[in-house]
Amino acid sequence: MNAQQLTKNQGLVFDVLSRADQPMSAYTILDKLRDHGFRAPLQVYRALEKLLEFGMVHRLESLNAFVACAHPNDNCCRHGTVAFAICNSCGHVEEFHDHAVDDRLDAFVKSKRFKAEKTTIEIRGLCSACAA
Amino acid sequence: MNAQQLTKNQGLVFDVLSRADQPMSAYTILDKLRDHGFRAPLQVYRALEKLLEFGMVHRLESLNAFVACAHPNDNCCRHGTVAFAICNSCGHVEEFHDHAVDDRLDAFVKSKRFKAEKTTIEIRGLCSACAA
DNA sequence: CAATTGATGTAATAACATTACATTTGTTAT
DNA sequence: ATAACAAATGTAATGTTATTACATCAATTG
Ligand SMILES: [Zn+2]
Ligand SMILES: [Zn+2]
Ligand SMILES: [Zn+2]
Ligand SMILES: [Zn+2]
Repeated sequence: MNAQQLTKNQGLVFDVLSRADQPMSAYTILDKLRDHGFRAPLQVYRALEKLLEFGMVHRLESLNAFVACAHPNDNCCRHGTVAFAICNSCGHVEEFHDHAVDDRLDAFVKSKRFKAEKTTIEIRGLCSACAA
Repeated sequence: MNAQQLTKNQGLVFDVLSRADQPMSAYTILDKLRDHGFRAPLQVYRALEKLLEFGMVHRLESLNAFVACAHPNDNCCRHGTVAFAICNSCGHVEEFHDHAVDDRLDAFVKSKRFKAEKTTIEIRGLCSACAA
């Protein structure tokens, strides 16, 4: 699932997200790609759908926005669950994962016989630069 | 912040959410309250804003929907951070909190000098009944 | 009572996402 | 090579979620 085998639209969307220093909404991405022939939201949403599937992009639920994965080659645990610290001021996103957190959440859902499919962890606040 | 001192609109919105067995979108709440004089989304959003502030209602970011708090009288740690297990099939929501998870996330953000304001934890999947 | 504050009513608009349908491109089987 | 199929794309329309702007009303306070 490397960049080689992305389609044209997928590649364009991924490039835009990769270069961005903050999360982008689908419509912001659309605007960035008008010059490359994008005309409709669906072109963005379809590309994003695939990129999410490939694990190359993450959706930030609390922002309705998207970021390129910060750990594309992390082979310790290919994206079991990922967490984000998101700065409300500058938009900077720190992506991380923590097995202890995963294990605790796992233990809880198992105790409830709940079958987890996807877990969202998003910490909103101020990054070190903005909090200073 | 008990139900006594809610305004009329806040009380109506809270009642609807309390009786619901699943999360509700703002527009679904609006429809439920048309008979009580609600006409516009803003009436719902304004009431929700206060109820969220009071800690009587939670917003589910991954659903753009709202639920009444399941632990209104939990005095162990008045809602430091709360987590949700959400069934994708029946919509049932299990609200819980776990200090170990909170501590781990806390440790991470402290190590980054990040100042956390609000943390979202949502586990989507299938409840025991629906997974069977 | 005047002044302030909080809540409400209403309309319009913005922001985010999906459905439907037609067309094109790429792959596989014969 | 070509027929059949699957995947990707183009376009328009529509659906869903949330906010801005402005006027009015009610409660509180000095
Ligand atoms: Zn990632
Ligand atoms: Zn920042
Ligand atoms: Zn709660
Ligand atoms: Zn269920």
